[in-house]
Amino acid sequence: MIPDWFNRDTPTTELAQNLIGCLLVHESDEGRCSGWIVETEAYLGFEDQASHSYQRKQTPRLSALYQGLGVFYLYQMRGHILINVVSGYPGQGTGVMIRALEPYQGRDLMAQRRGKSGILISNGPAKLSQALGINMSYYGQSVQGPGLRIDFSQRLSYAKLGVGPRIGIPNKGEWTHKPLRYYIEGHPYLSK
DNA sequence: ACCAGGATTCCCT
DNA sequence: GGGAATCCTGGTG
Repeated sequence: MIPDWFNRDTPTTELAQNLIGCLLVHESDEGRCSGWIVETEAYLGFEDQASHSYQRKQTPRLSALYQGLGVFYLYQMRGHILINVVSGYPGQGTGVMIRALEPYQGRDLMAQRRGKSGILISNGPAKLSQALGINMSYYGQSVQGPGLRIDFSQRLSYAKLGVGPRIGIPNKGEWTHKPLRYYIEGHPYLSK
């Protein structure tokens, strides 16, 4: 089931907050892995200097970011994969980056893929991709797809939502400091 | 064809 | 806290 708040009119900032506590699931031939989303960042499109769609930039690599709400925009950086959920209307270029997970199902497999244990399994955007076993085949695919998907039917409850500046984007003027990062206050699996 | 530049991670001091 | 690893994309000549 898709919750009411998961629609194209929901502001990206609001979507980023609502995704906290949802479950990200990957079904593969190795088994099912999943984790609770505990940290996200909003990227606001044309005006946002840190967004890949800043100033309406369009390249083949960005196509999924312009597809509108409900698909994954995967981005490769230095051999790592970063996961985003596209928001808004087609052509808008906005999305939410998933920065950290608390492992839920398939913890052993996730630890094995990472070669690490504890918080090092998924306390970072590329770490969680590796832990889940994500590859670029999910680029532009629906978040309700059979492989990689968001499960809205269960939710991690938490006491307090934290807000702060996004990570890893220096020299972007006011956009470096805007409070567009959301997280579960005090959660052990937060990135950085 | 070449080169600079990352929405990162890891390891070292 | 700092720097190297590493690799793909896109802009430029």
